[in-house]
Amino acid sequence: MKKEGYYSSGQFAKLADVSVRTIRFYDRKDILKPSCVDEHGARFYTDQDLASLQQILLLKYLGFSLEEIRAMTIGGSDYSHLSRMLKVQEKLVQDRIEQMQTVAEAIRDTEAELQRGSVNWQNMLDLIHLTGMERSLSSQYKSASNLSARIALHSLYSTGRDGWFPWLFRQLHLREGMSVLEVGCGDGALWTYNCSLLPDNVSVVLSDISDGMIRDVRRNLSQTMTSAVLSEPDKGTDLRSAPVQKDPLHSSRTQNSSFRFQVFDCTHIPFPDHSFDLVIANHVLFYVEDIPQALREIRRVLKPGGRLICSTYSRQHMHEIRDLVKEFDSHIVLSRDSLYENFGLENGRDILSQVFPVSGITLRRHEDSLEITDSQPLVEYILSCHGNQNQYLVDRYKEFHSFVEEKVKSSFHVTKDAGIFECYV
Amino acid sequence: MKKEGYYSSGQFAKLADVSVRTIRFYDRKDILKPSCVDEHGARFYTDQDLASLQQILLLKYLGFSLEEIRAMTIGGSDYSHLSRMLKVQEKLVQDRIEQMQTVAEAIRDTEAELQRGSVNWQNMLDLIHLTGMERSLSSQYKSASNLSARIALHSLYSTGRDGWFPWLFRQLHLREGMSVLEVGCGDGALWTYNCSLLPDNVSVVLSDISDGMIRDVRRNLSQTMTSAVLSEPDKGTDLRSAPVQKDPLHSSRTQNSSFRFQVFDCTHIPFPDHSFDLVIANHVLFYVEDIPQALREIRRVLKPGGRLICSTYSRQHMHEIRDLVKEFDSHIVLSRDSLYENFGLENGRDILSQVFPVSGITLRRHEDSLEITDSQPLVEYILSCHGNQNQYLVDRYKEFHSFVEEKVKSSFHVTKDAGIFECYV
DNA sequence: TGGACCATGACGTGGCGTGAAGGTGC
DNA sequence: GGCACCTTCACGCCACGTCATGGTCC
Repeated sequence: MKKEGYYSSGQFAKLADVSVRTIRFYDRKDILKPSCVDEHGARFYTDQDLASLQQILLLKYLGFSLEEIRAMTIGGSDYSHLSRMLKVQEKLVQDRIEQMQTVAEAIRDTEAELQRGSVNWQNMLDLIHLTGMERSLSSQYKSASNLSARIALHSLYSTGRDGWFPWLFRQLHLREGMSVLEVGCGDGALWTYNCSLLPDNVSVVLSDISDGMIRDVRRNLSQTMTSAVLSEPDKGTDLRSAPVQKDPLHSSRTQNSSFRFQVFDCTHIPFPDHSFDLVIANHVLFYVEDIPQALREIRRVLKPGGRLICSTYSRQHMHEIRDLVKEFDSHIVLSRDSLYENFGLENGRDILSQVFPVSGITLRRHEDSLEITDSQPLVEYILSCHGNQNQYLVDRYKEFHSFVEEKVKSSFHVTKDAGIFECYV
Repeated sequence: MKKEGYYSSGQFAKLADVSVRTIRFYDRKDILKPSCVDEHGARFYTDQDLASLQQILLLKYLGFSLEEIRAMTIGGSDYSHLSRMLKVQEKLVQDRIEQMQTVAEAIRDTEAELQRGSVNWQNMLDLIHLTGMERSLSSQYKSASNLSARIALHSLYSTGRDGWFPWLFRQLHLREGMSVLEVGCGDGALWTYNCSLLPDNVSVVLSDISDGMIRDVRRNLSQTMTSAVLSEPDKGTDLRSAPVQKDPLHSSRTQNSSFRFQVFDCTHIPFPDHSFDLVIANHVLFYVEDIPQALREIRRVLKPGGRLICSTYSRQHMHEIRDLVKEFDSHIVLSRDSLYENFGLENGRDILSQVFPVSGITLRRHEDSLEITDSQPLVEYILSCHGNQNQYLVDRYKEFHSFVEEKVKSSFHVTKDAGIFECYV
């Protein structure tokens, strides 16, 4: 029983140069289901399945277990999804290459020391530990993949005239010669989106608590800026083994402005008092455990007359999506802790006024909403949330997909309610 | 029962950050035996064992099976051995990094094509196949590791005034403006040893049938020559998937002389007639299946008045080592096929005279011998041979080691009988 | 006498490989 | 009817993890 445009399991396996057994195994383990099965149980696969298989094989190549891969690769395979997945894959491979480069360097160091006389056993131990590390890679993939799913939803269906990052950038009112600190810079999207608008002579310090993020942002910024120069080529400072103590500091220049990258926790900012004209905290304060302490540190490093610009959202923000999944299965919560309760548009002014003079605090909202017309990006957005959705949806994926499809049929409206607080010292 | 200078299995495991179970497992599988076991069966390990464990873990990190690792890591752990192993490890990691870089590039290509419109499924397939490749890595490790064991023996115990490569280089009589081809360049040792002696304006083409070797030689030469510039940075030409057809051609410059690297079989030399003043075939002709065909090709590309310089050895060469292992176990043969029978100092003139005029053929011998005073390098040399020794020695390693030790006690003499034929067209 | 180590041995697990035995289509 | 191709069922292998049970030292 041949089918047009489909591959049989054997053909499919031969194409990808894996065994038929592997293909069947992936079916049984719900890692890669055939697009279609005939009445005798024969499996049939499409080109889309080939793309999924590519993803799976690459993740396997990078050392993930099939169980991890299964959790990672829930989701469709339309063009935009494919493109995003390829981007994430590239990042993963880059990470791995960098890791192996530190291994290579460590080997060279050990060998150099060996030439100079005796064996340095501590060195040898470091080498052993380097090869044993891979732990965090999985979570990094997840967050990268999730972030890109969230960005996709917003960029595809926003009704507002400009997106969050251009809007936010305008609110900064950057001027020549300013010195700026961003805490929780993430992947540095604020700067990659707006780098052409940067005034001269601005010096920016990008910081994040995660060393992986700092690595990413260095890569991203050096790619988007043609004239970028990485001035300190990473010699000897190992980001992994010394996350905070060594304060690994690297920089990158564009025309007259400069970027520096640094790993630290914003409750302990390693800069002297009165260092910055502007501190930015974009969607990050609600993650901080001791918010007042972070605010005090920020005020400390601000020059007199300097400003903090911090963004967050309200309870209304995207509540339609929360309601949607609750309707499908009331057990699901998309976010374990409601971040807007920690620091949201509703209570932000109160929290900020503990540290900043209340008269200097202004709230500005970003006018926007989503009109979603396709189910796939919405489904992926939902799967990318940090809640408990995956455990409930993993077995009912198809059912959930058609549920969402029904909801989205005649466009699905989603409220957006985010904004910034501007706080003068 | 505590021992000075030893680690217990638990301490040892904690040092290396692996489980005790793993340590015990490696003991049972003869992958890493403890240096010492007390009367209750408790295992004790030394710093040397730590070095061995490092090696094992790195190989594991690179994806080798424990069985492969066991075969690879027979051998001691004195300083020189350690140093050589680290060098080989670095090469392995570099290879892997380069492989991952081609994967990253393939991902970028696929994504770029995706942006331009449709999905290129062929591209996707190539990507899948890239991640599935790793096969040859194991054999490469072996050959690299073996080569360095052989070099070590010669460089440690040669009695001659200068080593093979300086001697060979002098025989070349290089002059300004010459154009030279080396077939079977291996890791390019001839040039890394002598690069300071290179006259101006010499153009050298280094070739080998193995793409891996060409990769190595490019690395080695670009490292030893400070002013080296790799002029074509590998863009798009994938050495792996297109070994010969595409003739991947790369070059590297030093002062006024230039090196080019090319993968081909010396029975089909992709150059026009009369291209070179000198062709070098150092210890390589005896591997060629159709030697007359190779010689005809070499003569074809030589200019009128040009020369071939080809080296080999005689039946006497290092025969004491062959005898040594035969005495230990008569089943062992260190070399499956006696290469000097294919093309040696004895029969070389006859073979060459089929293609080159016999009056233009001169034989010159290199005066040298070995006086070996330590057992370890000799044992490693023997283990590195291409014969069947490993299957016989793997279980009797300790016994063999003390056998060799006894032989070497008051120095062990080894005849060296190698040389070159110089052949004018 | 407890607790921190050490040992062996038996069984489990993930990611398949490798038959065995049988059905379907040309 | 032969052959290629598909299916499921069941066992095997590797590189350990995970008990269970017991011994030694302090």
